[in-house]
Amino acid sequence: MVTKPRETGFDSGVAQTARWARALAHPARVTILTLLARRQMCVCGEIVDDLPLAQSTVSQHLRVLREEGLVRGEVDGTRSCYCIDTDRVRAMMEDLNRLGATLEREAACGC
Amino acid sequence: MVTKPRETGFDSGVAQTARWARALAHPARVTILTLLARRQMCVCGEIVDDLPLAQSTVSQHLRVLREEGLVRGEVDGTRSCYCIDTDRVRAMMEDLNRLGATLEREAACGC
DNA sequence: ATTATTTATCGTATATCGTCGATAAACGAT
DNA sequence: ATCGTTTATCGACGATATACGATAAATAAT
Repeated sequence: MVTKPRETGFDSGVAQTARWARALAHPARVTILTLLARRQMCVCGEIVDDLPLAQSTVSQHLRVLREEGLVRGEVDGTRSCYCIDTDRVRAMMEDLNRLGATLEREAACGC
Repeated sequence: MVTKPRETGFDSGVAQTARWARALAHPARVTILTLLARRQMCVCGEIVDDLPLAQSTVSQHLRVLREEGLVRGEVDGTRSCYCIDTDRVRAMMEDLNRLGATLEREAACGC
């Protein structure tokens, strides 16, 4: 858990990458993002019906995604409408891919 | 935290993606991977010198990476030699990119 | 043999996560 | 105005994660 990692002393880019990863580090959040991508419309409470979790728990996960900017929420009457922030998702993927490229660049040593 | 997420009820592919992300969800682990990629040799305790963390803490992070298969360790005398498992890293990146493609496929709704 | 070095593990403390139920706030409908 | 619906937040709990120091085990060096 994740005792809040001491980001002090780490490269800020690395810290950002870790934050992206953290946002994806729960199957519920990955599922939510996938759901929002699949459905054209900004689904709101339907997400709850598609997850094996309580409403309040889903709301928490949505908050995490919102705080990381991957999702935007908008109030529409009594319901909340969420959608993916494509730009942010793209930025995240670029970041993760940059890491991936770095890691794959050098072949593993012989050990 | 991370109370162990109830992977029950989630798609197994999604759960794997979340596990990958979890392995990257700490700046120390991202840094360790980057270090191992940069240096040709399998660095061992030098990692400790490059991180603002105690030796035991670094060892813990290495264990997480090892358990997720991203890193392999080998004992060489009194020291441990770590290196990246390129195949696993590649598998991880493919998985994350698959998610990214899914998320970017559909444009965000208007909200 | 003794000592120094290196590293994994154990024990522990603390913080955060994940989860739920209950509640409050906001709105629509009657 | 009242009731039902929807959702965010609060409070509480147990489970994990993160962090450190201390220790044990293995090896290297003297």
